[in-house]
Amino acid sequence: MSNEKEDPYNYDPFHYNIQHRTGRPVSVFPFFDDNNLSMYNQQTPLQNLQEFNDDPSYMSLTNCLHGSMDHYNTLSRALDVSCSSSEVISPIEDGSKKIGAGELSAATNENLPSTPNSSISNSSSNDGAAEEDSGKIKKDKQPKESTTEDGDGDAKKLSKTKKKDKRQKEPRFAFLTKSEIDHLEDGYRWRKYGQKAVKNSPYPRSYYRCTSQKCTVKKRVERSFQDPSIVITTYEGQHNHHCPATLRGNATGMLSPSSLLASASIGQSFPQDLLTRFLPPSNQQGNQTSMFYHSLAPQNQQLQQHQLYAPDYGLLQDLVPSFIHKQHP
DNA sequence: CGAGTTTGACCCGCGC
DNA sequence: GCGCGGGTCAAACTCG
Repeated sequence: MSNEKEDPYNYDPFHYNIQHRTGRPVSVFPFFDDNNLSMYNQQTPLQNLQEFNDDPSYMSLTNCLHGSMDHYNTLSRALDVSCSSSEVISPIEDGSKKIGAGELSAATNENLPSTPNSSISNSSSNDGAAEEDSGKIKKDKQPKESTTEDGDGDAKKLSKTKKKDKRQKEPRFAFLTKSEIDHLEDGYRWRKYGQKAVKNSPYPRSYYRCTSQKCTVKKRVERSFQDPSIVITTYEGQHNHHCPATLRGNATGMLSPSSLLASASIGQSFPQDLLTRFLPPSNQQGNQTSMFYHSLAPQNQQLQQHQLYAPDYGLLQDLVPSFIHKQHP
């Protein structure tokens, strides 16, 4: 890979890629090199950054954070969702749209909500969302068991509709990770519940659920067909529990010496620092830090480089670059 | 034996 | 209305 020679954590990622497909601009965050950057330009013409900035439908992260506590909390929850993971993150309101391998630009565009506030307010209750979703899962099963009953048909449709509505309100955050392995350690335990072939991609998409009881967080993992070295991980929902890896110092225990070294070399990792800077004190609860260390130090050492992008909103586009500059001058 | 994975079937939304 | 694609289910299977 062209950038393997570079120190991934000192890599200068300050590229912007503003794309259009549905008429709305999108920012794609630091990609790996110009080749890869152009990769994402192939599907749609590159649009002017100014156009992005001029678009009133967009809210920069800076504005997001400073504009209102709702937005601030959204990001906080967003970060909490991944419990670590990595790089950037941004809420996706439309649960029916997805980050498709090779369809990143499309997904980022389509996921742009017209009213960011709606997703924020709707996901304001972590526990509430979890409870709703646990109920949703039950409903998911019920229809199948009672498909022969006509009377349940409407209820089934209703519940499905409800489920869909709720799913759409789940915040979703996508990560781009340059890695040879698909399923990266992030401190949580996941159970794979499905795998689907992705249209226009030779790489399948895997579906995972958090194995913790009553936790309905899901994630999708797929590989970009345009750059197979990139793994796209999309988190959906919010963990209603602590990271298993952080309990009783397990995070450290799970790390091999080499990975600890990696952590050390990372120093103040971007996401971790991002957390400490962005999250209000109430959200900086222990697990965040260790989880980041964990996620950034995969035991297999195959992880080569984390990258991040905001799949919608254009969030972080203002703040992240300057932030990274500070971390990696 | 329990936890996790695989995989075909099913359901639903959406576009044509 | 129909077909396609995404998302989920669940039985069968694997693994430790």
